[in-house]
Amino acid sequence: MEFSIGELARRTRVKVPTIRYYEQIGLLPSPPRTEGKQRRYEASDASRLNFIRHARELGFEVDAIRELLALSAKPNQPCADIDDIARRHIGEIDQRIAHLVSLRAELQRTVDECGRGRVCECRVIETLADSSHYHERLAAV
Amino acid sequence: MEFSIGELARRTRVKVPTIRYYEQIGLLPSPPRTEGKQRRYEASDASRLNFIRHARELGFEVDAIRELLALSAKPNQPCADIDDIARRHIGEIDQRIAHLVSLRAELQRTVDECGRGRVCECRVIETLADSSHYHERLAAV
DNA sequence: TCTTGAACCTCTAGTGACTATAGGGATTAA
DNA sequence: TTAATCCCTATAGTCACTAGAGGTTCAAGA
Repeated sequence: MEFSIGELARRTRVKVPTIRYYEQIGLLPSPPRTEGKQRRYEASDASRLNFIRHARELGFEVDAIRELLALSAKPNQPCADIDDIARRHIGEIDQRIAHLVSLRAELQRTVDECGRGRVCECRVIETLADSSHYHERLAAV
Repeated sequence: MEFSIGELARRTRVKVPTIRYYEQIGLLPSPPRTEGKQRRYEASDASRLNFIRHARELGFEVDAIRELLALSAKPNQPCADIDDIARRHIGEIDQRIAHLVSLRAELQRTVDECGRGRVCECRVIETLADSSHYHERLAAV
């Protein structure tokens, strides 16, 4: 019935140190221990951790996951809050995509214009050195 | 002619602590100081920092910028190396975009299916709880 | 029952690229 | 001269882990 941290790691594809880290930051509850102080988990822990893993894979930050977990624990509440978190997240992803697309275009243009000559005429260097170019900070990209 | 770190920050839109950090990691040279130990910069420092800022905005990592700076200091070398760095970087950007686009699609599908009912039947929560979903780790997104 | 070796434990420190804070000293304009 | 603003160093914090040291426990085979 109960299983070790290594078995939990195998079942969820989350690394052992990461599981301990999640416990430390309160994303996973502290499980019971054996007499030798080793953690023992049960099926519900694997479900919760799968939820966390999947949310991380979708790019949710730990704080957002905390919110989602808290909300999912109240099954009779309206789910509008959950929807909002997800929508907000989609908005963030859209911004990152837009930023990356424009960066890519500029790099491509730059590489295209570089005739594989010498550095003194290389467009990559020129483009980078030109302070008139402006992009938002890379914060979340 | 010479100016303070605050003035350099204004000219380059790079924050003061970031400038000091760049000096610490060797991306910017240590400038001369006043008798009171305050840093004094000149125009060429602003150019170099603009180069760095722009490269960061384009998503280059600090190590790649170090390479670019080293290459640009040898103006008679062929620029094939620089071109390679930029091309490698475009490949990485393409991967990030592709990943984000697929994440977005899954989130959007999920949100669309959520009828704004109750948490117990929310598709967002169900999707996250479903361990059968698989994505690559988010490492570089 | 004993032994072996894999798996487990805690604790600390490191990653990248900054950002924030504390507790001071320097410079500049009125 | 005084006040406001800027600057200094040093340390610690951010995020979400990852790595390592040094020691303990567990499960399986002999």
